[in-house]
Amino acid sequence: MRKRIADLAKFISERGLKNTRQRETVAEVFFSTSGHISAEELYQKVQKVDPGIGLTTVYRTLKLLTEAGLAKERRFGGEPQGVFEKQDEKHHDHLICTRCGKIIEFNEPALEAIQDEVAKKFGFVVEDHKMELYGLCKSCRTA
Amino acid sequence: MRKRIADLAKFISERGLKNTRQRETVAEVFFSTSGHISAEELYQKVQKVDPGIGLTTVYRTLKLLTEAGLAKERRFGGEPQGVFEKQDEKHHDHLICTRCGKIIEFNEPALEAIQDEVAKKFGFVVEDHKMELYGLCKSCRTA
DNA sequence: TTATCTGCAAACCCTTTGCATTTAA
DNA sequence: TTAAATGCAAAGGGTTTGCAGATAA
Repeated sequence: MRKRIADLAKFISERGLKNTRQRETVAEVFFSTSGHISAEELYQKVQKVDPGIGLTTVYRTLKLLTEAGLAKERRFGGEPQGVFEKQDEKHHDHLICTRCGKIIEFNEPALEAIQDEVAKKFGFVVEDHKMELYGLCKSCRTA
Repeated sequence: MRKRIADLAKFISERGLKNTRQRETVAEVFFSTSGHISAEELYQKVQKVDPGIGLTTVYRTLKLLTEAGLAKERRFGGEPQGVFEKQDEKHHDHLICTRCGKIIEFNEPALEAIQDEVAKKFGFVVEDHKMELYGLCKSCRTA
């Protein structure tokens, strides 16, 4: 978290941008959440810290964070609304409950091996991958 | 294709819906295409067969096909636009070129095995999965 | 006959943009 | 001082909905 704020500050100064109060607040709130968050949800949280900050600024800051490699946008299922997650060193994938919407992150090294194999077959060089498993989570199954 | 049209007809009559000329045209054009197609693209193709059909009807028919289990909506990357693909018996995943946008479908049985393993770990029962590999395709790498 | 479908236009949702003002550097 | 950032409102893109007329059953 401390490191991420520093990374952002670096990114900002390197580009001749400005380190504003709003930017910092949005970034701090974003980094302090775990999992996935939509722009609207982040906006709600940010409002509690500083009610003057606009939704537009939240969008713009998320875009900035994405460009800085500190956030990543995702879209699950057919949802029109994008969600953002912190971009961390270790790659992970997602288990998504189709009933309650719960999302669990997991990491499975065996997947990395398979992806390289498949890619080779088609002459691709893989930069990234995404795997999503859809199903019923424990509590939804027993409920 | 013939079978899909029949499946749709069955779905329609079972629900007391009507088998209209527009519905049939949209479905036929959709089933005759391969890979992924957006509502707008499908609309363009449908126009050539019957210029009177509206975009709205294309959307509604795609929704109907999805409900009937004959189509599936997807969103690649952070794209706001959804695309539809035929829902076929054999599952497949996607290789997506980040430069030219080309999408290759592939099938890798080893993935099915891994997903079950992961799901078990978290008490999930998997119904479906989605794997997307992002990278550079052959021609984009050499270009 | 009558409930469903259609096409149009308008509404909708999420996101981005234009602009006048404010602010960091 | 001045280029960048802000917040608002308005525009944008993709999709859905309300409605009056058309149509399958």
